[in-house]
Amino acid sequence: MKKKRPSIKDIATKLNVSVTTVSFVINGKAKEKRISDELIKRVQEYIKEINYKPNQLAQSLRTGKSKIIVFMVEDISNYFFAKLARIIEDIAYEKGYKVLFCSNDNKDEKSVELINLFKDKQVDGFIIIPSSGIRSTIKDLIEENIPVVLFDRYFTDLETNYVIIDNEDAAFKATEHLIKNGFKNIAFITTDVEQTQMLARLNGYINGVTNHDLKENLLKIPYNRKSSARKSIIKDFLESNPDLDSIFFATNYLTQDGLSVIKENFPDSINELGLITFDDNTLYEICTPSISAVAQPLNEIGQNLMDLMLKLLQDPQGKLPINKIVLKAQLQTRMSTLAKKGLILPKRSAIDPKLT
Amino acid sequence: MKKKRPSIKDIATKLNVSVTTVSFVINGKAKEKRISDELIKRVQEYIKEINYKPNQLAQSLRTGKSKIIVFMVEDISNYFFAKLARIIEDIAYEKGYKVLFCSNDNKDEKSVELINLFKDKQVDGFIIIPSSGIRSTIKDLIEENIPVVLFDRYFTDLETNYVIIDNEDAAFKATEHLIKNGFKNIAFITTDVEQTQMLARLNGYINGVTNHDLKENLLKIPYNRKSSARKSIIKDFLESNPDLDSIFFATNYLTQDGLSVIKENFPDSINELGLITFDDNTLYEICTPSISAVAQPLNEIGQNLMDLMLKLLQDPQGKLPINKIVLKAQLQTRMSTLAKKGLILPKRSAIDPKLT
DNA sequence: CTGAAAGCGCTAACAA
DNA sequence: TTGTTAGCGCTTTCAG
Repeated sequence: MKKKRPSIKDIATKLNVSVTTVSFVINGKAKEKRISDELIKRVQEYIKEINYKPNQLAQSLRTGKSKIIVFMVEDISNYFFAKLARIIEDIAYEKGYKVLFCSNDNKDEKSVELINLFKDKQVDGFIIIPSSGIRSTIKDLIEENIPVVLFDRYFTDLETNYVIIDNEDAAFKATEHLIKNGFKNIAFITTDVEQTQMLARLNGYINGVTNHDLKENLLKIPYNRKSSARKSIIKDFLESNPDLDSIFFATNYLTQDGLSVIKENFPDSINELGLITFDDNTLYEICTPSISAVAQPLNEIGQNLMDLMLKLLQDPQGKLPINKIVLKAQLQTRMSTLAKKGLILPKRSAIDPKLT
Repeated sequence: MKKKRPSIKDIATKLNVSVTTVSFVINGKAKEKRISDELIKRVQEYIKEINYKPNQLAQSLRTGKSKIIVFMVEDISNYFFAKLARIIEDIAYEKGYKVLFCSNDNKDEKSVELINLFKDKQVDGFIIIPSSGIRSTIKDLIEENIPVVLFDRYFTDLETNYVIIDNEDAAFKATEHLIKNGFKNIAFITTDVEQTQMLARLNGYINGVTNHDLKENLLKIPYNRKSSARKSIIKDFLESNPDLDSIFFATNYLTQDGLSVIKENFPDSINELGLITFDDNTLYEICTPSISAVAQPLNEIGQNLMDLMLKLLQDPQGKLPINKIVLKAQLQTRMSTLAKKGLILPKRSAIDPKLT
């Protein structure tokens, strides 16, 4: 049943020409090589007829190009990365590239393994959210002249192409937004890692509160804890800080944990606490209250990432200057930052009487 | 700078053995080929030393296997697909396969194009959510003996491997759940397509209500409308059906549209309407009220999908019997299906006084 | 036990 | 203007 795919050689034999001629026609070099129009047409017609498609594997082996780029993130199922993946995918396919996605769980070992795996597969380029310990692996990539662009975060001491957002500015503005709405005792719940983007967010928050002579209320949750562990840490924190009137979550999964803790343990507070989070989600709009968020400009990030990557891909000698792109995030203000009273320790069940 | 990767030949020359020997050692066929232990060790050590990695492209060209499987869904950024993607990814990598994700937007043309693209790339297998018009393309794949497994939906008149959930049963149970909680006027908001899974869900709902002598309230939203258009259709529907006391959304994005319409136009109803949706989302838990959902068993789906795919991949002759796997979904009952009063047309703003 | 050599399908330098 | 041919790096048959 399974008829072998025709090869370039089959075509050549059939048409009584050489493979070279066929190859030239296929690759559009016929004109350049001054092959007769008549022959070109004959070959092209035959190709159409049998619906010939070159074997890309062979092509890749020969040219060293695979037309594949890899997109490595922490977790492809995370809303932010999934959305971005889709944007990247669309641009890449349009340009004839395929995208291999992979998740590194922010683990160095896994990242390194994946990168090496893909190097063996001869992928053409890497778009990577680096975990903190793979500086040297990235460096190797660059030295081997393989296109790499980082995003979300980067290594301060390594000259690389990257696309990030101005996290500090965004966090600062979010903090100011809370302050402008009357909140005076703002908690910042973040994760205890040295990633550039998290540090920048922290700085933004700190600048925001100190600028207004307010107190810092910091909760750094150890990295790589499970959701349940994170929740209990948040719960303890809230219980021992009953004077808080608002919370700024530094990343999306902490928001989910936090909201869940509030709903469960401080149900009366959900409408009284100021709440804002990094990374938007369409569902925040339909929460009650709807949740304010710092929205990263997904389309812009994706577009810049791919623009850069495509440029690098086109550049044979790797002699392109390094590009460092910093984009602005956008504040999505919703109901959760308009409330007033602050944390309410549980006593009555006021929010949703029917549901007790 | 860019030093060429060592090839098998380099190793052979260096060690003064033939490439065959090296190849055998690499592929673990040394024993079988009765190569001396001493030689094996020597080769292995050298390979370690120079950190040799075979060129997978060449390997693929030779063996015809690329160790890549493609995972084609409607939209990789959709929560359900993204989560599943992650599960598939983990299993695949563990088994030495990479996964190429792609989104077909449920369009036939795009699907066909992608499939052909990947055939040229010699991918080893396809996991596909088929759009409705690609029956013949899938058939071709099967006839060419390329491993394919469908999921989420399938073609009733085509013998294929697939993994689906029992949509009818799940929808039936969700409907009964609403009825048991006192709802008598249940709307079913779905999309106007002939996909098997959507039809099954519709049937489940219809069986559910007719079983209890209740009235059907059907809203079929034309496919491929934008969110804003869908919302206005939903709004009209609710306005002209003020006697509704509950809504069953047939798929996740309709839920988002619907909730958004309710919040905007019928804010008093959010706690009074029974609400349930197909496809769970972690954020539903923290909505107010938390949203009940029919949860597809993601892990189980992913595991079954990959089990099947790996089996097909191992089966050289394609002589494996067809596998049709039907899994049960799970009802996640939350607050949204415990409420009582039903739709309230706007008059006062009771829910969230501070937010008006 | 080991090696020579053919060939997967394609590109491109070199010949003619 | 077209054809010959040498690889890309690997696997595997067949012969020692």
